[in-house]
Amino acid sequence: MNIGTVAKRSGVPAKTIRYYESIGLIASAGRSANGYRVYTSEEVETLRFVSHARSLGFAVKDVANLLTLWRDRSRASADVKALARGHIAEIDAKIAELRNIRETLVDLVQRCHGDDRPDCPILDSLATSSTEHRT
Amino acid sequence: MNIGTVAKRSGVPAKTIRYYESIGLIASAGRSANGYRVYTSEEVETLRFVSHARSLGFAVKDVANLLTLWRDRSRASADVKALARGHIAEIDAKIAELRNIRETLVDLVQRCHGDDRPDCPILDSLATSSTEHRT
DNA sequence: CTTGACCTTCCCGGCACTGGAAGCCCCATA
DNA sequence: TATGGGGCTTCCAGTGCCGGGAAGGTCAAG
Repeated sequence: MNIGTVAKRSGVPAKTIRYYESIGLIASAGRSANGYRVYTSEEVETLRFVSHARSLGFAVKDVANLLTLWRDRSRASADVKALARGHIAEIDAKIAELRNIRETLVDLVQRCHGDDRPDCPILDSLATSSTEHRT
Repeated sequence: MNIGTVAKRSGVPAKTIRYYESIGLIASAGRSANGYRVYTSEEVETLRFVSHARSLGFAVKDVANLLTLWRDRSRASADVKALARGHIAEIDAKIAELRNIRETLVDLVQRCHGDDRPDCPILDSLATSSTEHRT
């Protein structure tokens, strides 16, 4: 299998596959006589795994850990769970942050009449207040 | 005023001030005889504005637009409002995405017993399913 | 034989900074 | 007066995660 086929089957663009190889997230692919990378269906599975993990927002480093755990038949599921829990915590923090920002913005937008006049509470607020959204 | 003082008063690190100057977000500062950047309190205000806008998650390009609008005495507040509304929409999209991810993860974590045994629905799911969270 | 689709490597750009190195400048203190 | 410690300058490089595109080799079909 060449890289293009793998890209289609795994959902990971060829460029990204080469990138993952370059940073050591996946092993170096074998090469055929002409220098092309050659893949087995096992590697497609690995890339699918990576793709899924990435789409759940795991950082590439976390994906590396997940891959290790995945391949380790004697792993403890507790380790995986801890990793996932940590990730949920990060996501919660991000959501909270975004919600705060959103609230502030909605408030400002509501107070801005939004017509031809230059008077604008949004700009006023940016200029003066400390945009304190409680953390 | 030297850059260090401005950094303290505006909350923007000196490195970042120089960076903002280099990308043209703020105007080039004046220089004193020894080559140091010299600032007025007006520039501190500008940097405060920038800092607030950034902390509300506006991209640097958006901040550039906001700065222009801020300085334009004849601006229409509708323009500002539109920019802010667009930003809220982006934030909403991000929150929705994160919530979907979170839901999936919470579900997986709940189904993982998380002990010494290797059996783990989280890894299983990453390996097989398409981690479809509805968009 | 040519075309076009594939593959290779390499380097750049983008986001928004941040760290660090090398080298001035200025002031206070021993 | 020497010295030490900040602060300032520039420039380069790295972060995370790729995507674009150039220059060139390869392969199957028409």
